[in-house]
Amino acid sequence: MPRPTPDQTLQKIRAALVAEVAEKGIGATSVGAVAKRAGVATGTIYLQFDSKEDMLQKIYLQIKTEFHGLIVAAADEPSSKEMIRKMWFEMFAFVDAHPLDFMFIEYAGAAQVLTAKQAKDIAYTQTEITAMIQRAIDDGTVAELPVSVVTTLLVAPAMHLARTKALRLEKLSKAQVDITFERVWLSIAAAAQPS
Amino acid sequence: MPRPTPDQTLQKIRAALVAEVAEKGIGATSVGAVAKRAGVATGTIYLQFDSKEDMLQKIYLQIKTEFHGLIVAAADEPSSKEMIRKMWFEMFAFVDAHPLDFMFIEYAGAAQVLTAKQAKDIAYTQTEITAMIQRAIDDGTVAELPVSVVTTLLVAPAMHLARTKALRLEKLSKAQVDITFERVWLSIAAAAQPS
DNA sequence: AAAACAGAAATGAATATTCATTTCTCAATG
DNA sequence: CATTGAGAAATGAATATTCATTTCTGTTTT
Repeated sequence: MPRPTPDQTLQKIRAALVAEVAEKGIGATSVGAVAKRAGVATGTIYLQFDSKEDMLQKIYLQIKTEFHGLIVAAADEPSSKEMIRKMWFEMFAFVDAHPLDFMFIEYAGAAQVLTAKQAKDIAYTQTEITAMIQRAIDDGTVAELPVSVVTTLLVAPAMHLARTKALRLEKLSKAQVDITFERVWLSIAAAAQPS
Repeated sequence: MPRPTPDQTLQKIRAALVAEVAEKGIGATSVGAVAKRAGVATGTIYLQFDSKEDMLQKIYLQIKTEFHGLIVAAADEPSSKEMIRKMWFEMFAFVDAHPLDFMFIEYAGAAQVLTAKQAKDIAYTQTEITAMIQRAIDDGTVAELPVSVVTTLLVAPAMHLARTKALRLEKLSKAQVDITFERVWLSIAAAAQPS
């Protein structure tokens, strides 16, 4: 059996970290357990990362970026309503495909793993999403509300649903997600034009 | 200066724990730091609690119960719409008055400090809120949607706003909260009866 | 006197980190 | 083709830290 490439080793560590955190939470995750789960020696982790903290930060940034990338991919959709719908459903596609990754970024976000500087560096993600919403307001698809209000109305229920889905707290049918989106849409849609 | 009563000591410890966790997160909170912040000796904490875990659990349950108590106080409101509006605004009143307490229950909730049994014991809080929403659906004030959908539409934006408020991420005016509630209401309200 | 507390030090277990050593890969050499 | 020797990767036991918890003593309060 050939020795895995360094990249493969990195992927094994990432998968192990994510699984460990999703299962036990950030606090109960030890470097030793991650190493064992990844099938590598503890020392190997320190070839890839400076410290446990560094490992958490780098992998968090990675996954967060991937997640964000999928969502803003909706930006090229010409119809604003379709764009927003797409943002929503891309998010659920991510949770479906990578529930552990989603749990990981939830936990890591709450545990404040990033430094202040790192947090600043990814603030652009928020900016990009804000711009997408602003576009929908400007073209009259979405009501004339402060962007932050629209963001709250749109993002919060989506994240809430994604969380229950990732935790499998309850069954979450496609129909339920659909109906929730339609209802969210009511809260942000511009009033129908009087004919 | 008279010696503080045991209860006062307990309150100092609680305040220190909450502040420490709100500031640094659960993971970075040490018993020593809590004691120092409370102005008590480390050993004193162990007169009040069995362990660090016990301390986190008891104080979490305390605050969570207080928080919940305020919200369900709205249940005696005869008008269903007023009841739901009151739930919302009681929550913000709590966050205004005790932002650190709010952050604490957020972090502690995410870090799963409770045992499975304890988690079961406070599940009634969710049940009570569900019942209030169900009432509003039954009397035709809120649309005929699954309760879980209404809960998502109602609770998620409120918690999202409360979080930004507690973190002072951005200014959050009364007007902004008001408008958000009105918009949320659009998403859950029953369609106007044709006259 | 009994109980609560401060203050400070000691213990011990958990676990993050280091590093001397081994294993592997592969290209250069004979 | 077989050998060899860097250099990269990986190992895992040893070490260093961190902290929760305990245990003292002396003091204050009721």
